[in-house]
Amino acid sequence: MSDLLANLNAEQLQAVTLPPQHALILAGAGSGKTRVLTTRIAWLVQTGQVDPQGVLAVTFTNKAAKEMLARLSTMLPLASGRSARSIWVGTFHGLCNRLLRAHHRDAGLPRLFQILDSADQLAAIKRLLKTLNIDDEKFPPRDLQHFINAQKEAGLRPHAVEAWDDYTRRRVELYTEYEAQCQRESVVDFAELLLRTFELMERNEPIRKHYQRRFRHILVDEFQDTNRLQYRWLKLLADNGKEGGGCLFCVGDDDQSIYRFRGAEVGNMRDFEREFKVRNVIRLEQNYRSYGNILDAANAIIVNNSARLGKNLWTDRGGGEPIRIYEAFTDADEARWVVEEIQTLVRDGTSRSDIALLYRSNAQSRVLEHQLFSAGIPYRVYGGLRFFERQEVKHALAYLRLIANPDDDTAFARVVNFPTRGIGARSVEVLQDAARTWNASLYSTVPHLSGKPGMVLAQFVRLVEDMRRDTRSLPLPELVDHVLEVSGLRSHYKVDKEGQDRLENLDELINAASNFLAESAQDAEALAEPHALLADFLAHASLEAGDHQADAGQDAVQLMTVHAAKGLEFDAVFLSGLEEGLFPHENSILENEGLEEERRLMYVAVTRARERLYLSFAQSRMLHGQTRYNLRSRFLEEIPEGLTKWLSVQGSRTRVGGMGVGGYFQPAKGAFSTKKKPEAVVSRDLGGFRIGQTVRHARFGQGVIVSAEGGGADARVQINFGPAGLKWLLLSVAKLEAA
DNA sequence: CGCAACTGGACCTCG
DNA sequence: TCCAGTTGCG
Repeated sequence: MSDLLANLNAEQLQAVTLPPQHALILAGAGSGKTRVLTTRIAWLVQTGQVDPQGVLAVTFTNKAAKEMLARLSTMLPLASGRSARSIWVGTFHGLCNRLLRAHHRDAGLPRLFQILDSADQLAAIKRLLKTLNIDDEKFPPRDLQHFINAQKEAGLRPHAVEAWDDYTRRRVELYTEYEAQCQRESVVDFAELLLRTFELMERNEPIRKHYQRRFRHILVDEFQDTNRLQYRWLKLLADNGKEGGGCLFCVGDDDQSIYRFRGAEVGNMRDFEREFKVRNVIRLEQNYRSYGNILDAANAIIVNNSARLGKNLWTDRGGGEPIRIYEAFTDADEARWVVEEIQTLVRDGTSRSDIALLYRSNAQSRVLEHQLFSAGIPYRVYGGLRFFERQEVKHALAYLRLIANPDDDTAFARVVNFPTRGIGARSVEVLQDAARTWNASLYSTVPHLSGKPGMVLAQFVRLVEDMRRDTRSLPLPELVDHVLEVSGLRSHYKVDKEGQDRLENLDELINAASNFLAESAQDAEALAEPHALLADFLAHASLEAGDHQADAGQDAVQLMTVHAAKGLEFDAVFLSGLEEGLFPHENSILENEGLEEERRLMYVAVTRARERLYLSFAQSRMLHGQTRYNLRSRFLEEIPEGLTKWLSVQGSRTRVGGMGVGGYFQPAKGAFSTKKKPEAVVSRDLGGFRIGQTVRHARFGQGVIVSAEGGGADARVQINFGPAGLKWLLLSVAKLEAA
């Protein structure tokens, strides 16, 4: 045990060994948060303060849960396998799934209920609007989806939503209809998993008491990312902090709260402190990850946010390398520079997997990928389409879902005519109308149909029935294999000329099933019901969506969004696209809340770097198929000058004034190709100004000329003033000066 | 009904 | 730029 506590610093030690009381650990980036969390659990168990079954650990990502479990197994030796495994570790969604499966009857669900991921949910909503004959222009499915999820995350069922206007009232009605549809189809969306579990515990006293008594210690990772409902869920489990209830040990960093857009409430940290009368608030501020310059930059950025709980990271590692900043002409130039720097790093001994390329949004990866590819540098992209989200995999899963639960209309509609089997839109429409009148699922309505639709649809139903019958006694991987064959998916993709990858993915699905079979405990219950394991597998597919698919194994440069990088660290980090409108994102600039979240995101990005940090931006960039001219990000201005080193031709210029794009620059050591003229520089007679030029306006401040029209006295230019917006100005009126 | 060609809006982040 | 949804033809 002395081993366990060795090498902890004073604050970490204090946090790990706190008495059984509620505690809030404010853990800065790189301060050993995960270590504290796992050591705390191991210490509690090893000192006999709690049985392994009495511990509940909640994380946000499957990755974090897995890592925690792995660490625990090594920390709890001997009976370890057993004791570490009897600790409940999982994500909110995963744990809720587990609870709902165990108590499905009390929760009003069939045992084999299915889980909708957000794409499925959207499809379900579109289908709902169609059957109700609702104009989806007036009620955009996406908006409705957000509305419904927001209500659920606030813990509100339709009757509890306050609607003051007709529009909202109508949306609430649709929320009601959506719920009815889900219930009819035995499907549950992500938010529903949480809400259902919460309501189950709130209403069912025996179940609530059982878990309240059981979980003596509830530990929460990334607490700043909890939403309202998740907080209430935790509160319920910990019996509202009453005497005799379990202890809540929450670890979080308000400065790293970057999920407001999906309902996270940083305010939960303050509420927790107040409502649970938390006396143990411990700050972990010593950073073991980054050099001083990087930390100073991070601190200087985040200090611009208001309403922080307050924290200042420090290190004893020394300043290290300056932060390098590069200004490129175009996004392609930017990418070329990144690749060159990577080549230098690799030559000097940094391994590729210790290098990360971060960006604000996935769309930015393409340019980078292109340059990496041409340079022959192995890379791995995280994000974008994940394995279980791929079209062909979803199709296969839809067949599997119909086997487990024929009432799943989303799955039914997805594959009823895929591969095509002569069931057209007309037949499906007839079926949907009939299902509506019978108030039954599509599948169960089929026998009631007559005529041609009845015939072809009955054939499809027979296909699914056969699949169910023939797979009843098959092990999971064989089951999947069988379905791929009989459904015709395999032969469909065999013919398809671009189907090779898709075929491989389908085979990969069989592998995934094998792995799942191997990992899942062989409990008798699962084997008793033939398709129970299948349902578990499908839940796994929805909840985990698979690691972001990438070539495994190879030593490759890592590409991902800043969001995806949270919790990770790298020797060298490149953060590209530091431009107003991109980062901070244009949709977030308008309100302060949004901007502060962007700043936290920036903070997260910067603190990923251990040794070297490279920041870059481009004067022009292709976005949505057109060239855009952006100002450099305000976050760059927030980094103290002494920490940075400006590269590129503009390196010698004064920092704030900028010098605009005046003609062509000689590329520095062949840093850019001159083959293509940067569009920004195409000259035009605009009274001395050029498109792409940075100018200053008395009222709106600094901006970039984006486009122009007219000429002579009528010449107008469109200028992006960043925070002040996009404006058309008459050259003869506006007093512009070159900035 | 199936397929190909076309058009318009969207991509910000995610479990 | 890309994708989804629509249109129009065989």
